Amino acid sequence: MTLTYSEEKYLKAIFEVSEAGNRSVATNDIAAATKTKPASVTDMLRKLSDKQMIEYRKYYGVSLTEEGKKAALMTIRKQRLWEVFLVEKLRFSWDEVLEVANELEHIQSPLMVRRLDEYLGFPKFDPHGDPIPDEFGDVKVRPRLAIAEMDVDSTGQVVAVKDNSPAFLRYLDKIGVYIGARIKILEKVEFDGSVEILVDNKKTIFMSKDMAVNIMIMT
Amino acid sequence: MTLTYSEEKYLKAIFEVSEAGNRSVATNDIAAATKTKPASVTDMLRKLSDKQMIEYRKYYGVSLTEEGKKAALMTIRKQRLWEVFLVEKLRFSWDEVLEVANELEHIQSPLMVRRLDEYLGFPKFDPHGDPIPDEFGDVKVRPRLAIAEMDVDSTGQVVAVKDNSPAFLRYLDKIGVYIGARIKILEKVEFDGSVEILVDNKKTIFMSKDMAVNIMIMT
DNA sequence: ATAAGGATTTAGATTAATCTAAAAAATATA
DNA sequence: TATATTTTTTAGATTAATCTAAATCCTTAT
Repeated sequence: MTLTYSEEKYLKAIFEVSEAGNRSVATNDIAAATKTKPASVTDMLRKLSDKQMIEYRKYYGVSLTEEGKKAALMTIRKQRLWEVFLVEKLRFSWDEVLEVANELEHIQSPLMVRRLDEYLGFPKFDPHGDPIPDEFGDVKVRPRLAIAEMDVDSTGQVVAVKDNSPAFLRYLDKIGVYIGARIKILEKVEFDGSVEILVDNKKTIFMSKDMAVNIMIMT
Repeated sequence: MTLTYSEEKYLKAIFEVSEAGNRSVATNDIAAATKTKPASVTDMLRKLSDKQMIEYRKYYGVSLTEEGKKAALMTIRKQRLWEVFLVEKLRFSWDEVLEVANELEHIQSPLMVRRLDEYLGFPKFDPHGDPIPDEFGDVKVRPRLAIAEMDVDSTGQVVAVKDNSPAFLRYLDKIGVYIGARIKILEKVEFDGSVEILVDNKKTIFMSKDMAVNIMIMT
């Protein structure tokens, strides 16, 4: 089954929205994720349904079929491999990769993807800590917790961020938080959910709840 | 001026056709180069003319403006840099790169192109021996001659091939001709233009005129 | 239980890139 | 040079992806 550039974008968006919340995904959420209008989404849903990529009941949202999920995972695999390439080989910073990777992910060449994976040393995680599906669509899961969910005095290592917006990533750079940093929770403020943490045993930083829910830790 | 994927393809095609022959390029030749129909070409010519990328007089063919030529050279630059990447880093053979490079060349990111160039060590020629324009569109020219144009007993080094079709490239691989090979003309057959050559001072091969006009030598 | 409000779909257009078939222009040939 | 052939353009459609505005369906709060 061959998919257009747009169909790939929608399948990936549906997968990502369904990862975040429930299995059944709303039209409005897909529209937000793809930066299109709900009416455009409905059109595309019919097409994807015809191609057996999604389970679609009018007015009741969609879920991916096995085939649709596989396709979404392959697009995500390509996106994340290219992100690793851009950061490790072309010295992009982690806030610069998303836009370009979102174009590169649609290049069609199974041989290129396999060779790229091999060339990069079969990485398991992208620069934001998200897992890279293997060629069968299998992903390595790491049990992880947002900083906001951790107890005082508990420790761990930053393994991922939930928000990949350049603004957020640049701020993390600035305060010295990166994938792999070791952190310890020093204090949690009940009132507003903000936290104080120790980074790499040397730097104390204070962050709002908004930040603390977007930084993922493996303990 | 921002160009669509298709506009880039047409500009590149016009450039390549004009390189091969005259400055004024025919609608039919563009159609052949882009694998579209002449009617589609005419439509696109109007668009490119509106964008000041070409000089277009109905029924009299087209030529690129300075801006159009610059755009074509930038696309060619990207194509050839990606070809180097695919061959040198991902171990593609020279007959496998064209298709993928023709997709990659449309990725928009000046930063990526600059970094890719740097990462590859600022290569001046692609795997087929064709020059890679620099960021200003300047190309390094090498004086070169087709094997068919060389005299008996003259020697030189293979620097490029004119035909990039997989069939041709695979055949060259098979008979041991590659970019950089040293050759000597042993004999030229008047009747049909075929030649006998010595490759790397050790292997004698015979080739038809069709081959001999497509292999370029620097003496 | 129903009316209001929000979400979703449908209807009807638009834009870009392509096509086929027919018309028009340029070129080649007898 | 007049006609035949080839090339190019125009006219009119088609397909994919999108949009706005209007209609329809679902949910929720009174």
